Amino acid sequence: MSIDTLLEAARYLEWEAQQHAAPEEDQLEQRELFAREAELRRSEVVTVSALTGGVHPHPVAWGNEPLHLQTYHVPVVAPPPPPPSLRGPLVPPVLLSVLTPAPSPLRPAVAAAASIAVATPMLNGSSPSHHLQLQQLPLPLPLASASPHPLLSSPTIKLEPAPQQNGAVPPQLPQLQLPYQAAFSPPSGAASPLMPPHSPESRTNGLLDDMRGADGKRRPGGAGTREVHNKLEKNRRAHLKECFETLKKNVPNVDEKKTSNLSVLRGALRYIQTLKRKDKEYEHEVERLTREKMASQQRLAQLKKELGPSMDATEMERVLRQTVQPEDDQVSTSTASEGEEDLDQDFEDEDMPAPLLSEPPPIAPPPILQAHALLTLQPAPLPLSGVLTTPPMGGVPVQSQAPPPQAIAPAPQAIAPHPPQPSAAQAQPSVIAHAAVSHPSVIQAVHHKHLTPIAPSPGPAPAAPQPAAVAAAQRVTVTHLGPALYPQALTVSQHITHTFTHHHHAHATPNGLHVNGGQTAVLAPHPQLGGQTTLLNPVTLVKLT
DNA sequence: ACGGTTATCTTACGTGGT
DNA sequence: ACCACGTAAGATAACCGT
Repeated sequence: MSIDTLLEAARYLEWEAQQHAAPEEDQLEQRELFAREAELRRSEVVTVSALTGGVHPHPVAWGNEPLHLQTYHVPVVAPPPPPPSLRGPLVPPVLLSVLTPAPSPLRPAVAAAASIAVATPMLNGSSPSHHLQLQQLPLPLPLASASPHPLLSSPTIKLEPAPQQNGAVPPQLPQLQLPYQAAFSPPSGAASPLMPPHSPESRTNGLLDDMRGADGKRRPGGAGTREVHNKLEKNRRAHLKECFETLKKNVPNVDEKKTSNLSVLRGALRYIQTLKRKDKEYEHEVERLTREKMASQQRLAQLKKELGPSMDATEMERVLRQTVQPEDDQVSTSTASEGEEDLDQDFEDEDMPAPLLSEPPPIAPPPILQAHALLTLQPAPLPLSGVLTTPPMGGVPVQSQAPPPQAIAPAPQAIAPHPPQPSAAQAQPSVIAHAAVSHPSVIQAVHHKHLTPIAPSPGPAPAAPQPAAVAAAQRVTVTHLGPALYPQALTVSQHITHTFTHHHHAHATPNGLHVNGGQTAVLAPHPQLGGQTTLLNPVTLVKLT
């Protein structure tokens, strides 16, 4: 059994796992094809298939659970790009060979032969991406000195202490070199640069020593040849064992002591599948966020086009102050956060297309003239009692209040109906517009303001401002995340600031949309990215407290 | 529950063929 | 150098009698 066979076995397991979702006819057909192709390798493949044909004596449970990448030390952030020839998915090099494109089970030998050429240079330390691989998987690697059989480990495994790059790496982490002659050694006779020529346990040298008698001459007869052959075979098996050990250490949630080689292969297979699934999820998320950003930019452009010529900064400020909270706020609030919740569960099917969860419903913008007339006819906005400041017209960056991080995500109780304060009774309901609805909502919100008072919940509009809305409008906190993350300074009052909050989704983090000279800010918190908050553009959060 | 027996699995080895 | 086959040994699970 060689590494090719191991890879083939893993590929077969992966292929067979994929057939569970395929129609049964296709399964039968492909099984026959595979059986014909693997006829010559029947003994090994049949062993694997018999053990995986629905019977899993040692099921690896972690593969069915949602993968937490931080647990597996798989970096979410893209590492420095490897050389183009070695660029590929973020998987261990040992597993990279299995993930080569078109893993057709019908050509296992070819695929394995091609894959080992990719995988092995990354292991023997000759590739520039070697350090990258160790950083991606800071798992302990076997020490040659720990092997109880020097003959088995030393000739083929050379371990060198890795240079310390950061304090997080354990000092005992070695750099692994696998100068296995079978895979990437120079022709026989030429000393491999990775194998010290003086090594007494070099496969060839040690064997030559055994082949010679006390006088240094080779023993006659076939006994010496047989011994050499046995020793070579022994070394080969030792190398195979080391390969399994390395694979085992690079596959998470595999018991390092009580795991057979078959279990390691299956665990690696599940690991590969999980990484593939996560990769697809992230791709879909990137696409979704890209679409969201483009839609926001389009709305922004339309808004500027419609409002720009007819409204100066002062009128813009009125819009900011007079916008009323739209009734459809609850609908548009559930954009990104709901989708992310679903993503964690719906992507069990790898081929499932990315749901367009965040695509806001198309809202036909009302005639701008009507909206503008309403705005201009409604002067005398009441000042907000909160922190939302109105800087001078000279474009001075807003003086933002920097709340603690938890204040960025408004809790549902933060907007719960408060007892109306005395000042709130006099204050007109202020503008709370959702970012996702953008410009049309602003217009609609303004329209609502003059037709019906604020109605934070669906239903008939009351005749007077509801306490919740009044209270919510009293305190507005502007959280400006721009300067810390982006070089551009942002202004709020000169343009339109959409303020929003979540009413129903306590887990959701608000999206902010800030218009500033064509800049669009989208705050897209994404729990699948390790709790990171994705900032596509400068962000200004306006939070109700 | 405990100990003995048997079955099964896993690994390592030697050997011969390609 | 790789592979397949047969074999042996150790470990573990399953079974059974006490």
